[in-house]
Amino acid sequence: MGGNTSGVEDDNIDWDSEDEREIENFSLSSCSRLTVPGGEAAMGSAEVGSSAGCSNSKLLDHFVGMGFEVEMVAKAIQEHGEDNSDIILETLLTYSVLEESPQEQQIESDQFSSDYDDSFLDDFPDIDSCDNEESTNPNIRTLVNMGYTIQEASIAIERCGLDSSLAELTDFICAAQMAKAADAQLGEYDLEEKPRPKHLNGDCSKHKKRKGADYEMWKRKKQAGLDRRILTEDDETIRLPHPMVGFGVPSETFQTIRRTLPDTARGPPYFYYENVALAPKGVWTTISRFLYDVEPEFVDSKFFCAAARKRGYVHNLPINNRYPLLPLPPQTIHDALPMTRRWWPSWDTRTQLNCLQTCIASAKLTERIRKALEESDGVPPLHIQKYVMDECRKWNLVWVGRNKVAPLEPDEVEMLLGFPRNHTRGGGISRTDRYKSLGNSFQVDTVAYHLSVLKDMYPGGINLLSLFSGIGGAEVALHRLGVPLKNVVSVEKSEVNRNIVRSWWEQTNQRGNLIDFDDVQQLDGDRLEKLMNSFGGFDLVVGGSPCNNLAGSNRHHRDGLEGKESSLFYDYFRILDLVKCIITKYE
DNA sequence: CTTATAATGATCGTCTGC
DNA sequence: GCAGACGATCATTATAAG
Repeated sequence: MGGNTSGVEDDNIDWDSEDEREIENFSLSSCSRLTVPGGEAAMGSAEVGSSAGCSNSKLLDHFVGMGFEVEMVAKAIQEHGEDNSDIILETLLTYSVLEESPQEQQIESDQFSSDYDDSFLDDFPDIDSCDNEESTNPNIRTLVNMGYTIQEASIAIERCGLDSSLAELTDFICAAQMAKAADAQLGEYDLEEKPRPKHLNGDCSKHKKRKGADYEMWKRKKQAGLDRRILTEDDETIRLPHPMVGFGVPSETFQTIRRTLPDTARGPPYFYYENVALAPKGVWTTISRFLYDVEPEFVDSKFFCAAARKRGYVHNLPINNRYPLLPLPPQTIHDALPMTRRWWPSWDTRTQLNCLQTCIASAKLTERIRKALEESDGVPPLHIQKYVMDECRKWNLVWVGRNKVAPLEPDEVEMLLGFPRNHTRGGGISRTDRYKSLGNSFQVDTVAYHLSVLKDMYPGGINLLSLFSGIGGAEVALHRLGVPLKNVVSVEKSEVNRNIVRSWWEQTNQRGNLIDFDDVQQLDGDRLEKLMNSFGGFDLVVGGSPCNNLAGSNRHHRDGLEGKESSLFYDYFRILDLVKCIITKYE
């Protein structure tokens, strides 16, 4: 199945190559792009075949895409040769500063060049110095090759001790980065007032300028040419697309979108992160910034099934030639729940359900609704209709009899979310917990659509690291796609959920190994390294971290990404980054 | 029968985007 | 101005365990 996208169609894709260039440029600013002394930045070899072409023109495009004049770029390339892009960039920056009027220069040095300054130039001299001063400690070079700055590496070694393991060092740096990002969230320029970890105090002005510099650049680049941009002009809030179809849904196969990932984001390993789309302001900005500046894909599962589910996905998977699971699930309430058709009143115009949540309406409520409806013969008065409809929408009630509405059964929720029937049934789980586990889960068809590109890439199967596995939405999706699961490391706090996944694993006669843990915070570098050594690393890292501090339904602790549970996102990042580091180390 | 644990029901604002 | 959101708390009631 899968889109009719042949190679031929691929050719007519891209009139706005702006897109690609912009994001591509952006990737340059990422620290992990630091080239190894040998030369080329590590490129994901498995990444979608991006436009092959003369490297020279590519380089030219690359810098032009950044916003430099063509002539200027050509001149710089001529002067320094195409091999040294760092020097070319430096030259271009010098040119552009020289060209500006003093006034503009002032402004620009804050908003523009300083970003480049910090993200590009500051780091590179340090790398050089690495050779001279620090080469006594092999870890420092490894860290730098992993993409950390020399400052981060040397501070980490200083703090953790010369004989500390690589895992300890990367953990330390991750923690420092988190602290930094937390500060960044508090405001761009209030650093002087906020205490910050001592090790980041080295050069305040530098950090000040540097904060979010990469992201700023991305935003600017996107503003310049991206029609589909998701950042607004005046703030850093990510805007949700309308309709919420992400980079495409099965019903919309006519358009092919291309994207180029930042170098640091490229797989392997592939990663796939999920959370609620309608999070408080700034949350997705932060998530995206941590996850290697990959633009989130916002998708409403109403394009995949009969219920809405607005979610953001940050992933580095190819986005062309996706295909949906077959058979396509029913798209309307009537098709999904045919028994309701008979009782559905004409004045209930819903064709799809709202988001399936973790709680259901009480029996008392449906009883009140029944009574309200029985007061009138035939079509109820408008105010009753409105009352009933409001409650039906709020609680996702469906018609199961004359004047009788009811919440969905757990079996029905399972079906709507794309799980096999009885997936969460039995094994000692209560009805309430089924709703809870299901409400917190992926919509399988949606996720499978995104993961479908892996099928051809890994005919022999994959090793999966599944964080916050829940009831195994990712595992089910991959299985239904026919992607063999070789080794699955699943981390899930809830025991009933782990039992559900284990039980599914056995019932589906999986031939691989399922290893489960209960706490992401205990999954450290050492454990990961041992696991990865035993079967050769992970191909995919999936996770949807807790949303309860982000979700609108939460009246009590909607504390944002720093909330008690939702801050576990940082563990997703930490672990993903460790996996990337360990893979790099053994390559 | 007593106690522990689980399920149920009612109530609780806010922010975002249109 | 309105609809909508992978929710939490607390009191009450039901069921299980001892």
